[in-house]
Amino acid sequence: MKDGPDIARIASLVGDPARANMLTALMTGAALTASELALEGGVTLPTASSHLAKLIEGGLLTVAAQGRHRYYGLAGPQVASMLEAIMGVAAGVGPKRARPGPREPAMREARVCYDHLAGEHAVKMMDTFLARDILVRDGQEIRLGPNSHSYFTAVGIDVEKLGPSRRPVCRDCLDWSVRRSHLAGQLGAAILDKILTEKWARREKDSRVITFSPKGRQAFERAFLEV
Amino acid sequence: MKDGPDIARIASLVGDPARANMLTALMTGAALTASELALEGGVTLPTASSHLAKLIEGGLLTVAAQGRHRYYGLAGPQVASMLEAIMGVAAGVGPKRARPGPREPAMREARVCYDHLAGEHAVKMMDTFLARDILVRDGQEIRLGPNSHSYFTAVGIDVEKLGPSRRPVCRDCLDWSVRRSHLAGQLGAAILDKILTEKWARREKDSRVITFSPKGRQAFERAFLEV
DNA sequence: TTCATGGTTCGATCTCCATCAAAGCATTGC
DNA sequence: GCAATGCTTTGATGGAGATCGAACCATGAA
Repeated sequence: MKDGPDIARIASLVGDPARANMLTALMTGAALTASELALEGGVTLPTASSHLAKLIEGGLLTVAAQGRHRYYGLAGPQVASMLEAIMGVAAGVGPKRARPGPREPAMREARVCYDHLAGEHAVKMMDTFLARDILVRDGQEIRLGPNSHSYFTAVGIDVEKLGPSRRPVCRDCLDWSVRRSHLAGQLGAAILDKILTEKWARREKDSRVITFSPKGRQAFERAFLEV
Repeated sequence: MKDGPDIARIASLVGDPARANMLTALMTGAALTASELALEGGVTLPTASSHLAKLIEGGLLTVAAQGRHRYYGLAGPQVASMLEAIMGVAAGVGPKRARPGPREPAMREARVCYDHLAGEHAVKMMDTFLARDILVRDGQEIRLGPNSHSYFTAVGIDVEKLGPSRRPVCRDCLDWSVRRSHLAGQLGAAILDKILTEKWARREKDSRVITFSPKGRQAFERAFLEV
């Protein structure tokens, strides 16, 4: 016994519900403040602070102080990969789908992932963007592609306006339900924003579920999937 | 909050030292009895029994009764992948290599990962396959590449024979020691099988370590690294 | 049948840690 | 300077669960 690395130490960090929820929230790649994470974890600020300290001590999180805010983010892609692997097992062999959750199918179709769209629609959209050179993969990163400017102005999103900010314009985010990448970052947020302001879809109360109206779905598909 | 799969449930199962040690022991791919696992976990039989019941309930383990023995094994390759991913994080950010462990260097070089080869050799092999278009990366997935058929028949592995099964032929698995991908899936298992049946290497008893003989190493390199 | 072995269940104990209220720092803005 | 905001620390409380001895059940052997 006691051979490889100390996996119990890491796993037990993820094994607390509050911490797990915080980590899940950070899977977007965006860094969040302690207050936001407290909300995600469903605990008070002091409790969240204690959890965050442990996660940093354990090497799962990094923190960047900025004025009186402190932004917490995943320590790296490896941590995200691990979380994705755990989600895979949890979703697959999990509690026998004891309660599939009333909103489970709707969640798989479309949901909010912090501030951008996730689920089947989001993954399809990402595929389209990559196929049309609107976005291009550059190693680990996603960048605006040659066709991005003309396309996004046509759709009515001003890409120039997004910066400047430390938050990347594009970023990919691993979708737990579809198990492939979807678009996060400022651009992902802008697209979700457009979907909501155009009233193509609305957010279900107290949930991450996004519900499209019939007309809204058509408009969405025309704008983002058929290009 | 409380959106995706219940990762806290799974992670907390792995998060107990006794259970973590048991799971690590099962990474050899062999099924073990409750008594053996109690020893691995460093706990008494009743305690181990309780842990094992939880791991089964959680879907991480399966059990096969055989006479008055009960053999416990990992529930599947997905569980093994998850454990490797956790090991990756633990090895990277871990507690400063408390005790590197006597077999640590050998483990890094070559070891069993459930049913396929892991460690430096395995990562190099994966690199070779990708460089030679024997395998190709397709987004998140790994597929057989244009040169796969001719190559594997030359080496003496019948790729056609692997299917049909729900288990993917190729799959990548994050190597905790090298921190890069190696090959899992049916093909990965077939390759390990060949290495062992050809007696290029043998498994150390009660360990994940794989030891190559001098001749075996040459044969392995000729077959899988030099192509 | 009777004994031995492998495993589980029960019950009691005890330690660890998640939790929150209140107080303490630190940074920004006025 | 002073107040307000964001976050951490302290301290006290409570509960979950890991642990083991002893009793119990099942299978196989004599």
